[in-house]
Amino acid sequence: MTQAPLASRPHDHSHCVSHALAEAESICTRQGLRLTTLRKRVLELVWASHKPLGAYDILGVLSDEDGRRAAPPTVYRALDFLLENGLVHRIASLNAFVGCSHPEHAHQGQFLICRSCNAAIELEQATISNAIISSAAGVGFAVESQTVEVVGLCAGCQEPA
Amino acid sequence: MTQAPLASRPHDHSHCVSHALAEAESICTRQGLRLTTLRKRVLELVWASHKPLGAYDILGVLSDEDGRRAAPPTVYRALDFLLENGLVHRIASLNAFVGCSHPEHAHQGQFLICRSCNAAIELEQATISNAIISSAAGVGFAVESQTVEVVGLCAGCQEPA
DNA sequence: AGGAACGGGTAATATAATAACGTCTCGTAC
DNA sequence: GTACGAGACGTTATTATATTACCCGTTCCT
Repeated sequence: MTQAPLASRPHDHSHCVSHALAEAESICTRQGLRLTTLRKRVLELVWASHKPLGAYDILGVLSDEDGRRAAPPTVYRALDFLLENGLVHRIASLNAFVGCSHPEHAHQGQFLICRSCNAAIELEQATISNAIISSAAGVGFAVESQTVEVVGLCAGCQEPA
Repeated sequence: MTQAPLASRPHDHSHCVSHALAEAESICTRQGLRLTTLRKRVLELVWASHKPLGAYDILGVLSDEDGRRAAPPTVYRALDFLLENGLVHRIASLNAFVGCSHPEHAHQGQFLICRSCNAAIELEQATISNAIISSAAGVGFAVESQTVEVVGLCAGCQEPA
């Protein structure tokens, strides 16, 4: 078996965060996009762990750290920007958001979500998407976007208690 | 190409409904489950088309036909029953529910959702779920449940306007 | 008949997302 | 340097989706 992904192993997570932020800066600069303070902060919060984070969780943190009460549109607009530019993914089955591991190229992730530690592991397996595309083609359906969200136990959480 | 599925072609839909209801009756009888009037009515509404239906849409219809105002728990309880017993599926990306085409055996569907006509076509392709299971196994992840929801254009809706 | 389990009504609340509108800021043309 | 226009963000309100808690009546089992 290949090694378990970072998200399901202990690791120096500050590297993930700083790497993600640096990548985001570089992508935005290259594309003439404005990674404002707010957007950067939201991205940072989403990356605070590998667990998908709800919009209202983000809202809560922002409200706490400003004295003033952040409102939903503030967060949703930042998330929309990050989604549009491939910096985060939305997990439909959880109504939550997670940092994109490979923002440098456009893609839709496939997600393995651990029901024990809640970490979301992002995959990008052609075998999966090809199986979907060809099954769909078999009934004359033209695929435009795929949502693949899998729940189970990650490598770390399967260990005997 | 094999023939496009029923859901994306014109057909006598009353057959779908009556077949689904008959199947449901038979399954519930066999398993000692109570397919009450309410549950049956909700199932019928979900099957009213091949388009996934929101809980509050169902609620609206129930409210109209009773004079009195149905409340959310009424609908959600019926839906929970139908979900638990495999008679409907929930489409997470739409917050909506659709009748299960193959309730006779336990399974999780894979769905092709047409963005033009909104029909949801249920697949049950081993190639897809095996691709998921083996990709997951490759990173040590043990799959328990899968959500596969694909958006695109069904055969009928691809025809030249 | 007694009582547990289940189905369902009702009110309130929680959670997620969007609409509509105003103001400020930044980059650019002039 | 100033005026303009687009984009970013604040603010209030509203809509959409889902759950909690509590109660009552029926069914079914003994």
